[in-house]
Amino acid sequence: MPELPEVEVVRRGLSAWIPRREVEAVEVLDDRSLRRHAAGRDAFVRQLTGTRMGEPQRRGKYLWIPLTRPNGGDQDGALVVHLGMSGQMLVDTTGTTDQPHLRIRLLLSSPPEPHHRPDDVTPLGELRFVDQRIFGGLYLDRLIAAPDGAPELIPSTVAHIARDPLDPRFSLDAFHTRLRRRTSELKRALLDQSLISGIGNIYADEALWRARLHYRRRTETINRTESARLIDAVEDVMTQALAEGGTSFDSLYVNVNGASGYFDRSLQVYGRAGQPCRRCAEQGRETLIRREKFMNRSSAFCPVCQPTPRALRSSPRDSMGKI
DNA sequence: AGTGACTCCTGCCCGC
DNA sequence: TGCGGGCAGGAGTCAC
Repeated sequence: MPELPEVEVVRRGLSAWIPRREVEAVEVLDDRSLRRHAAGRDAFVRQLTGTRMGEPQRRGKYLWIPLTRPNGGDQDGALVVHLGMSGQMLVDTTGTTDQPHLRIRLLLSSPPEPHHRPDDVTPLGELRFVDQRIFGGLYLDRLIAAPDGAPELIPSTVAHIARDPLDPRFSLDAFHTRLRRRTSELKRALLDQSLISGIGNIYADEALWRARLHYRRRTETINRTESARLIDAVEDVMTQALAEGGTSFDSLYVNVNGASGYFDRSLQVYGRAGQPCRRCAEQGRETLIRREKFMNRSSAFCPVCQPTPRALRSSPRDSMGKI
């Protein structure tokens, strides 16, 4: 599932190809992928057609492409993309057969002379939104000033999303202060995109394992050292995933399959219930990764490396088998 | 404010 | 083999 690293791979792929191209035509094959565009399909097509695309931006799992009108300045707007569970943005320049779950197709012009890249020999191309489960979607939004006073512009519907750990303006101090003010559980907080963004179920579990913190620790008990350890772990796991995800696309074809490669090799807890904890094994202990139900999804963790908070020890959660 | 329930959706995997 | 149920999950909304 696309979390921050996978979305960043997509952003980089788009950045190499779409800036300065114009949207010549829009074809919507499935209206459900426009669920979040309140004005409806016809308005989406009308408003998007004829715009020129800028440099793709990202915050957390949200991606957007700033748009301008070449013939006269409209207000600042953007095409916002959320990949949801299974969304892909694919660049096609060779007339590839439509993918089974192709939902929206944008026909793009070549970038204008004289500034197009010398290696960019493809005059026309398509940008395709493919999405099996239709949890993702596209919509148009206006750009507003970032709420924290930074100079950047951000879609109005993304303004409530917190800065992500790879954002240069991300602040550990601010995160720690806000985390401590909460009265909740740690993983719940990590998944709250208005506190810290870009983290989903998989990287939450991976980062908690790396930081040796139990997912149900009370947020108000997390000390400064633990916060720093946690953020370091989040940054490390995302940076590593990003590096490995970078192998799944080339300069023209943006293959958004963040799952390939990384998932098999580098995950330590997610999908490993019942298998040995590798950190424990290094120290000569045999501990099995556990999986429990939490927030209507699953949580995987090492019961030894990530000690259960004292208050919870007498009432273990539902185990989800495999152990 | 925090939390649970519900919704959106498809495909896969399981048991019968 | 075929069918039905359960599961997976990001995020918005609503009720308590």
